[in-house]
Amino acid sequence: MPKQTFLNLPEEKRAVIINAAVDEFAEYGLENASTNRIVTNSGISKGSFYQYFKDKQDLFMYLASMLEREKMEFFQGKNPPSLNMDIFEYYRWIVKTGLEFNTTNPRMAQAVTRVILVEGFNFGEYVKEGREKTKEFLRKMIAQAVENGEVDPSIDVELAVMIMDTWQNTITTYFLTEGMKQKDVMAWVHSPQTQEMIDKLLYVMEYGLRKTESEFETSSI
Amino acid sequence: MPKQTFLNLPEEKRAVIINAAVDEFAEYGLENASTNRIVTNSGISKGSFYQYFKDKQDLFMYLASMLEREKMEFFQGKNPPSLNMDIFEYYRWIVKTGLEFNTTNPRMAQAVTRVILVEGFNFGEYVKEGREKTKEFLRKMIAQAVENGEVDPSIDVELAVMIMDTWQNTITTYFLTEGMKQKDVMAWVHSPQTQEMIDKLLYVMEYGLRKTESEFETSSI
DNA sequence: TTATAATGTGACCTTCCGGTCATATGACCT
DNA sequence: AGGTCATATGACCGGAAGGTCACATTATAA
Repeated sequence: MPKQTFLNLPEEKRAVIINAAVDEFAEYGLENASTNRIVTNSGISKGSFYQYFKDKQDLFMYLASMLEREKMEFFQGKNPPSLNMDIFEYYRWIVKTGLEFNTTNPRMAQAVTRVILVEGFNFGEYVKEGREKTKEFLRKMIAQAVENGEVDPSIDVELAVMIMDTWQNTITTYFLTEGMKQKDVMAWVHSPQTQEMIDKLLYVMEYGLRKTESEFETSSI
Repeated sequence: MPKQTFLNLPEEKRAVIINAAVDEFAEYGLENASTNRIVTNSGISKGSFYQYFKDKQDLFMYLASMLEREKMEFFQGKNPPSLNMDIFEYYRWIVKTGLEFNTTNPRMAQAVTRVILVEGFNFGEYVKEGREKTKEFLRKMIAQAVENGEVDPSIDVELAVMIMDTWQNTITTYFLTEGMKQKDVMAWVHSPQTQEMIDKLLYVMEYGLRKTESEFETSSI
């Protein structure tokens, strides 16, 4: 986390630094990001940078925590959508709301997501914890769904977690790379075509998961 | 592609270089791979390296082409499994045979796959062509399946391609990372538990894709 | 005004990178 | 033997990286 010196800075100056960092991480990831370029592009000196942050990973962690906090606030502002949703409606709502959040600050979401999902294996406990938290959340959600009879009890919970996690990541990265090419990301994400595509993807997943394993054994076309 | 000087080398020496390169790429990817480390670990001098290859990308392309050739030979040696398979049986066979091939040289498969799937966006036409070829193959396979009545005609072909492609990549990377932790990769991949897991994953996909879109609209639990 | 503390600065350090090249080595031919 | 030519070598180059530090500047307090 950044040192006090950074937090004492006027907001405007902080924003300039953050923007430069976001651009750098979005373009080069964490490992290949250059502190030299960040200081040049934000108009501060090298020495100042190291008075604000321990190193570039420290800066990245700060970005990630900012995004996480904003995301939580965003989700809290959207709650609750409906009380009697089944697991798949709920999951679809999470995925879509997550996408919507990403459009509010796509560059930053792109930077953080890129590092976590693509370079993720290398960077310590923070990332692992976050991914494990997501999976734990899915696990509980699925267990609840089994209890409610929305999903066949014979389903392999870990498998369902893997599937949901994979699609969440696939959709997120797809929209972050594809969305950046659009003139108006927000409009593009909210367009009927885009929404329909997400629906279709998740429907395919949903129908696969609803099916019982016993049906797998006996069915044939 | 490597220069003649490399091809003139005794096989043993070539193997040492290839092994060092595979280790390097598997560990660091292409962008962060170090030619210095490669030459040190293979016991040749820097100058020799540049007499064998144009640069490290040249070396990587050689590895990739080796793997591609071996893979094609492997698949040809396994054909044909059955004549009257439907699309999903066929796809499952492809995925499983691909995994089996990867266990024959996991380190190399890991190195190449890592670069192509993870760093892939940056590296030129070769990678893009390969991925496009895979998708084109899936596209034709799905079109054929629609014609045969194995998949609902109202399905979105591009969507089905994306789904199949995603799962192929997910399964491949999962098994390359998870498999490397095992004592005996081959045994692990062939174990009933592992095979069952792949089956379940692909069954979920299969049942999602079989379902017609019209059924999506009307059904509810 | 002067003393003290906090912040800003960029030249400089080491390390590693990809890549070059003059030179050394040795196999093969006449 | 001498001569030729492919191959092998590692010191060396320019550049960029992350990181440090003595010093300059500015803000605060007395």
